[in-house]
Formats: sequence, C-alpha cells, structure tokens
Amino acid sequence: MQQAERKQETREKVLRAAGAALRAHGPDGVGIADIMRQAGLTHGGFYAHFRNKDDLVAQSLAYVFSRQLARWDRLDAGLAPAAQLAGFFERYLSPSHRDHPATGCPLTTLGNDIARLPPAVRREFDQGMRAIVGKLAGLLLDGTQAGRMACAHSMLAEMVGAVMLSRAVAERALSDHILAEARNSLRHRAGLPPANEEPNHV
Amino acid sequence: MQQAERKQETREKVLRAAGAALRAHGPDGVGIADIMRQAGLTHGGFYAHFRNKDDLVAQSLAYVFSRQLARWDRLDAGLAPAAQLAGFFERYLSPSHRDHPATGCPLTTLGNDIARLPPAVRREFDQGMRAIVGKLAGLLLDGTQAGRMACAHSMLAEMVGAVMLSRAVAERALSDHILAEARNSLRHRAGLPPANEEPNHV
DNA sequence: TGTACATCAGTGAACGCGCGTTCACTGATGTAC
DNA sequence: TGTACATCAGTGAACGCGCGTTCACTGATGTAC
Repeated sequence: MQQAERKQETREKVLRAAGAALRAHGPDGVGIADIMRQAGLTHGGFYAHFRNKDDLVAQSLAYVFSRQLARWDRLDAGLAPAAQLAGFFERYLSPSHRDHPATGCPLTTLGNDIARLPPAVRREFDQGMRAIVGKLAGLLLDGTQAGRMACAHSMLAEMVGAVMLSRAVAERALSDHILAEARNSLRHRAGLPPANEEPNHV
Repeated sequence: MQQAERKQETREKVLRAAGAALRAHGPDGVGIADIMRQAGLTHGGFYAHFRNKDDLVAQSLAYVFSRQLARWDRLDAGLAPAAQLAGFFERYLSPSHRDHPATGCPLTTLGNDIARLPPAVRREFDQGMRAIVGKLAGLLLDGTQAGRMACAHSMLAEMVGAVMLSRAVAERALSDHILAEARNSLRHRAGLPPANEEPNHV
C-alpha cells in the first residue's frame, strides 16, 4: 500500500510545517492555508488529514514533543547525569533558544495559548510536560523519588518562565540577564558547580 | 472643563474592560467591538481614544500593571518584609490566581502574546516587570543589591512559569501540584519557614 | 497481459463570518458676543 | 440673560480582508476480472 505511505509522508510534512508556524506565531497567528502552503499543498486538502484546526494543534503538539524528546535523548547519549543536566540547562536557557521559538520547546512558546484551548489539546500538553519533568527528575541525584519530582516541577517552572519573560521583554540586556540568572540559579539548585561565564554587566 | 473629565472617565472604562478581556482571551482573542460593548459603548468611538488596537494593548498593559502594583502596596501596608514576601508568594501561586486570569498578573497571562507584538507594546511589559522585580528584590533581606536583584529575577521566573504551566495543564491534580511545589520552593529560597499545609497527594 | 472500474489524496473556487478601521452623522456641551 | 456658532465624544453603517470550512472536481494509483 504505497498510497497510505505517501499520505503518511504528507501528513508529516503538514505536522512539521504546523509545528514551526504554531510555535512562531501562536495558534491564532497562523492560518491553515499558510501551513498547507509551507507544506507544499493547497488548503483544501487539509481536511483529508485533520478533523479541524484544533485537531491539528493537538496532533502537532504531540509530534513536536516526541521529536524534542528524541532529540534530547540523542544529545545525551553516553553522558553522565551531571553533564546531561548541565547541557539541558545550557540549551534551554540559551539566547539561541530564546531567539528561535519556531524550533523551541512548546511549553514556553505555547503555554499561554494552550491554556485557552479545549481539553483535547491541553491533554497533549500534559503528556509532553510529564515526559519532560520525568526526564529532568531522572537526572537529579539526591532525595527521594517524590522529592526529585517536586524539584523537577519547580525547576521546569523556572526554566519556562525565564524563557518566556526573556522573549517578551524588549530590552536585550534585561532579556540576557533573565536567562543568565536562571542558568546560575538552576545550576546551583541542581548542585552543579557555577559555570565560568564572563561577568554580567546588567 | 467637564468634557475632558468625562472623556477621561470613558477612557478608563475602556481600559478596564480591555484589561480583563485581554488577559482572559489574549490580544488575538478579543475584538475591539467586544471591549467597547463591555465598556457600554459602540465600537466606532474607539478611535477617539486610541490610535489602534496595539495602542490599546500597550496602554491597557500599563494601566493593569499600575493598578496591580498599587493593590499590592495596599495589601502590604504595615507588614514586615517577611510577611509581605509570604503573602506575595501565597497570592501569586494560589489556585485562585490560576483560575482568574482576567484579573491576574499580566506577566503570566500575556507574556507569550506580548513576545509577538511590536516593541512599543513590549516596552510597557519591560516597565511592569522591572517594577515587580524591584519590589520583590526590596523584600529580600540577604545579599548585595546585585545579588538580591538576581534572586528576584530567578524567583519571578519560577512564579510566572509555574502559574502559566498550571493554567495550560488539563489535569487538575497536576496543576495544583505545580503551584504547591513552586510555593514550597520559593519559601525555601527566600529563607521563609515551610508553610504548614495539608500534605500533597499527587 | 490488458481493460474497465473504484478509490481517494489533493485541487481550487466558494461560503459565511468576524475582524480592524473609516467615515458621515448627531446631539450634548462649551464659547463668543 | 439670550442667541448663534463651534467643538467633539460617541453612533452606526460600511469597507476590504483573511479566516475556517465545504464541496464538486480531477487524475494518479490500486484492484478485479
């Protein structure tokens, strides 16, 4: 059944395009026609793949989370937990992550918008968040299982908040400062040695 | 000049309606006509008060921040710094704040949307954030001025992130858990004694 | 192997709708003499 | 004090536009005999 395969490929092309556009401009900021065009198709074909726009958002969210987690696993392969943690903080709280929402973590980019969408979409968000918290908790060494989960929730909140604020703020120096402080704070909370960065002039 | 006074009153009615609607549904989720209707007016009159929709968002943001800061000052009057801090965490990270975005802190409710708006709007966001960080830093007792500011940034990021995640998540228990962990973590980081809450069953 | 038919992913025109913005107007208020 | 005029906040109809969704269609692929 080659036809089914080809349909699946098309579906993934749409999901990829949607993943980027949704993160860059939010669900209300992109149209179905835009997304289909970026996938090399016309808008009418959309409904052969998705029930409606909310369905696309939900499926795209699941797709983006799974790709992100797979990518992290690849980056972390063979590293000690402490190195994985340090890399995770460094990447998540980098100016590069801030400057490229289209390829960034959906928790930060879409958190706000998701809260206003129907439960079917929000449940996908839960799953993604649980997976990320689980991964983070698994890297923490000290404490009970419950304690590590609690700490992971708190740390993830700080990461998500810092990236969101750093994106909203207009002044670059303030934005950089927010990220730098979050990096310091998280390394400290996780028991990692302070990173040797150039001093901060803000 | 009574006429100017009355115009100012109308303007404030619009700003109040806009403040609630924007926080509840985001800038893309409300129309000018909706807001004017909630202010008891017709949509045509809008342009006697604001240049365009972005102008309204910017002015509404400034208005909401100033009202919020004034309210906090009222609530904190006469309290010791530690009590002010504890109250701040308690209020910000309460289920009630989560459940009422229309009257909540714009940092959480609008952070995501603001990042996609023009600089004029984002500069208002900067100002509000700086004011809140300054207030928070002023309540911290230990450390240098720079250290307290750094800590305040990091703490605010956690607060903002926790409320945003708690709003996006579909499952209630998970949502409550996120808030509770942030409360614990922040009290601990600020050197406050642990709150005596009922144990958490998540 | 060849032919006739069925399937269905994708096309593109069309729909109804709500949006931001414009504009001619009205009528209450304020000013000039 | 009274009258004529100017101002302008607010009205409501209208605009052009882009959106999500529908639908009749087409043409390549797969199946039946």
